[in-house]
Amino acid sequence: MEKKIAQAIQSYFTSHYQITVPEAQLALQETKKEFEGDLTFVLFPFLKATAKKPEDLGNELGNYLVANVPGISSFNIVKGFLNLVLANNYWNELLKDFYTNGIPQPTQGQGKKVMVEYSSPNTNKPLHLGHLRNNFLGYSIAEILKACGYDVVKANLVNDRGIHICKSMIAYQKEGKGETPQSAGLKGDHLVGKYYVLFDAAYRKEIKALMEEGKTEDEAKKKAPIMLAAQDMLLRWETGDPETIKLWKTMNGWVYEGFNETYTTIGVDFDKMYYESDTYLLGKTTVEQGLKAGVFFKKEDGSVWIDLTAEGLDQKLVLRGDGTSVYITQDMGTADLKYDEFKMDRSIYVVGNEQDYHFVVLKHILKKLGRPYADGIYHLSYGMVDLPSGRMKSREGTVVDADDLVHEMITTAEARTRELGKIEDFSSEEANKLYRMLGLGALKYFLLKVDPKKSMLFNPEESVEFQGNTGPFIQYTHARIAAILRKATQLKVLPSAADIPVDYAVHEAERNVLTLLKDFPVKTEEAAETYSPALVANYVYALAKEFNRMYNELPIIGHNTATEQAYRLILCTLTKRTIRQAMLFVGIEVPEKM
RNA sequence: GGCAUCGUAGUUCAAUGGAUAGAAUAGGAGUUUCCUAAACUCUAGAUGCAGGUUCGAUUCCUGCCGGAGCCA
Repeated sequence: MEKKIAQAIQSYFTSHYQITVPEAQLALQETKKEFEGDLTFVLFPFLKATAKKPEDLGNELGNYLVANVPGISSFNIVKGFLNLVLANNYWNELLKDFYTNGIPQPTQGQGKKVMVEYSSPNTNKPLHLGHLRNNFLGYSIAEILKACGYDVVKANLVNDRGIHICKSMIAYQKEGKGETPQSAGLKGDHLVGKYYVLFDAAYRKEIKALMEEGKTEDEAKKKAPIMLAAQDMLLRWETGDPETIKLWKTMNGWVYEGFNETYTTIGVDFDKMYYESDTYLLGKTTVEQGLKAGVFFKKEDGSVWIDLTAEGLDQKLVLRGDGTSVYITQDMGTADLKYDEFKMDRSIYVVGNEQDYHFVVLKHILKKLGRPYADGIYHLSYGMVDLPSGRMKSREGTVVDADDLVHEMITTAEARTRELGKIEDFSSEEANKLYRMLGLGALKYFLLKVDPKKSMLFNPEESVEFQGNTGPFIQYTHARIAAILRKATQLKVLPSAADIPVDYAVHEAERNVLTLLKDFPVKTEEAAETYSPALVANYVYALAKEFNRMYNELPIIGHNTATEQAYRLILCTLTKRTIRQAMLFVGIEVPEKM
């Protein structure tokens, strides 16, 4: 419809004023609620070229559109805004079409492959709130892209080696006494995290002691015996020392068990796992290629650099003088590895905004190296989750643990549900499933409704809401609709499209819901293009809100005509379906009853 | 110091350069013999400061102030 109108406006300007208006300038917007109409065209930009007053131009154009575009019944002009009113038959045909054929889905991704890399944890400590934002974002964007027709590969690059892992290992060797997750009664990732903390405590104690002996802080940090032991262990790991490798495998095994449990609980998964222990040596041959091609240059000390000053950046190290890798060396290698296997058109890295600079550099390098996939790289850079006191700091014990938080959310959901006492007929299994659904729904919605690019605040003192603009509000609306449809089934009054006459006088509340349903594919497409699940989250909230308004204002079953009843039941079905779909895009399940 | 980023009701979040800046929550007042009150209705409350571009700026540009970040 919007397209038809835009085309009509375009041809009007061409034929009456000999002006060619680019399509981009012909965007119609939805009419604000306080004005009469459905679609609005802004006249201001065209006043100069036509030498008309807004009133006159609006009248001419309005009359032309009413006469030439079927489906527009009338118009009005407020200041420079031309508001178009769509006819009942337009709305009714739309409803019937949606009901028989479904609401269309975007298709821009058909035939294209995209990789979404997300999660990418370190195996030295458990996941925290920031990781949850990452995981939910990655999973959600993958779902949204799938819905647009993309072939999506979800990847996870696990940082399973390096000095941080050795720290946990050293502390375990010193103080572990053969402890296991079973003997300690701890999830594996938490057990390993415990030793990481122990390392840090011992390390700081040693630094303090050395400083009291008169060493500077820098010296003390370098000379602390426990740190030297960790560095030594890293070397032994690299040479493949059997004992070290054995311990490493054991402890990483514990961590993976713990992570998998968390992943299962929060409902995320991966198609392809990468491990840094396999990939950390990659990229060195790329450096050689780059040197030959003149993309990189070598300094006297043998270190290899790229000069990006022409791009407004600076010089960046890509290989150390002793021939060891830096992060970006590995990333170059891994990028090749991924592309060789999947040949994807686009590659999305879900990584925090602290690495913005890193990814700008990586993309520049890959472009200069002439990699065919370089343009398809996109860094989905998201903001940190901050606490009222500022950034989460493990050292200060202010890290919000992912498992703890998820558990707390589920417990809260249970308490709230029991208070309301609406599910007495549920088995305990069904009830537990619902608590998980609601607790995770609240948490995921809380994290995803915010624009990913922005940093956001989490206050541990206040629990995540279950009322208002929240996941459970939307889940509730779904359950409410399900209840209505159950009743309709019982009464055998389920409608068919044939029950709706094309001239049915659409009620305003009905039209508002239908307008939002019509927006679903548009919003999905926009969310995919801007990599923002927040658009879907805010959309589905608006839909639920609008449905509840209608529910409150208009009776659905009974107390109305058969046509009204059929019309509203169809709206119920469509709304329920759309809520479910949209919520799945943000990784949230919805209940039939709550 | 350089680079990039953010600043909107008490608080947490919205707003392709468009109309009277939307929600939620906290505050105040209401709605249940009828489809789920985790809902609905009403009320009060905000664009850091100073310029500029524009018919029109929360949005674009410049400077300042303030917060968190990356690079040395």
